[in-house]
Amino acid sequence: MAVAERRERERVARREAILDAAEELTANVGYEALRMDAVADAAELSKGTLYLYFQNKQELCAGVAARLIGDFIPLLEAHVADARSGLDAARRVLESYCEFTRENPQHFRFALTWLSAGEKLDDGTEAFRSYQQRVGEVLQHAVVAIERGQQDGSVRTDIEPLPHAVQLWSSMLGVILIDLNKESISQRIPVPVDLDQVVDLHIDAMARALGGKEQA
Amino acid sequence: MAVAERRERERVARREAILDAAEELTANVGYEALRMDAVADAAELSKGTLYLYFQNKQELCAGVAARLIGDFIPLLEAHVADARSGLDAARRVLESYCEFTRENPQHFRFALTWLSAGEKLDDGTEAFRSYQQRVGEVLQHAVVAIERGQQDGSVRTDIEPLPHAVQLWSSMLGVILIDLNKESISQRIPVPVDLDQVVDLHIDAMARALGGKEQA
DNA sequence: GTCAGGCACTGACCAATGGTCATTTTGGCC
DNA sequence: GGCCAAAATGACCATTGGTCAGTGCCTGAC
Repeated sequence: MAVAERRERERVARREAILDAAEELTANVGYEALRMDAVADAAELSKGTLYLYFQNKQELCAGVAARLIGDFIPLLEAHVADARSGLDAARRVLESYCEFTRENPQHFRFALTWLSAGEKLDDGTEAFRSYQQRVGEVLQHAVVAIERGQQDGSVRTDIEPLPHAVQLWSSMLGVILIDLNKESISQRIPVPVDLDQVVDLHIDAMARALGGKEQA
Repeated sequence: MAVAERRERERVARREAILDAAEELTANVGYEALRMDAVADAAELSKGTLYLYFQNKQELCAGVAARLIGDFIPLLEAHVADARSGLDAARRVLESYCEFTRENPQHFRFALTWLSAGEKLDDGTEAFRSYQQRVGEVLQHAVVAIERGQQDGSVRTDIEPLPHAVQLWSSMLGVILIDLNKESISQRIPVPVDLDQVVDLHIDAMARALGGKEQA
């Protein structure tokens, strides 16, 4: 029986090693340009072996993304812990998520794909379930922040926390999308905008919209 | 010389015919799943011919997107024309864009790809320049709405119109992304949210944040 | 009328790449 | 040493975006 347990440990370790290789490659080239052959080379395995640990490329990417966002959650919690009010906590959730995506831009790309994928996605695999659950946790922090703000008076009391948490998170996605690609977008759009300030403007706007009392 | 002119007309017409075929296919399956062979079949041409009219698949998609957003601009202008105030005009810009993406969800997917593409994109082709210019026009309508609101008192005067127009537009992107995929997302996220109201909540929040005077 | 030149078009072909599976290797157990 | 199951392999396949040498029709000159 001890053999079975060791085998299971080795299996988990190998899976992690594959994810290590994929994560490093992904950080450089992104999920789209990630090549399964390259992952196999980097992990010193044959390509066929990858498919013993992951159903397909999507699930491998989901595994990478799930680990990344899993590492983010403690950071988010630490950053929220110092909040002076519920409204401040909500700000910190948004700021933390933005900082996380700046450090892991490829992860954000994966999130966009995941959100847009519609029915075409192999849900149900372990990696995807893990990813989904962690996204839910992040969202929950926004809900808690709003509820706290309604209790301490920093957030309007005539709104429902959960739908507004989703609104906060959704709108932040769009703003982050612009922020991550601001160099190329500012070249493309025939309008001279400083895209550096968009995130800050948005967080301020959200705070103003949520705020229980008037505030400059 | 008359021959050269007729040839040019025929060339434009054929290009439009290719775009017609691609647009119809795209509406069904999206840009990702669009197959160049299928476009060629639908246009009753060989695949090689497509590449005489478009540099690559990306540019063909950009051509479809540029036509779609070109058709949208008059609708946007009509909808904004009835606005009672600058703030109302800003709302209408957001509402119109949302309605447009609901009718042309695949176009929105293209926009996301375009925004995320970074350097990997063959800019400079005619289709892309046309697309970019029209996106700029839509953005300009948001700028004008904010300026009008600052003059009629419906929008705060301590903000810069252009950066805030970008903030409005960016955040709307994220909200629309969720709205377009709400069915699959609500199944995936381990939280029971009614995603139907997110767009309305967001537009209200934006109006509140922009508003010159306090309003419920 | 006819013939050369050129233009639009063709479709067989190529390269890249995600995924498969028959076969080989490994390692534990008797 | 022999046997078996699990793990791993890598040659192979199917799909698909893109290419290019070749075909044929139209035109304008003579």
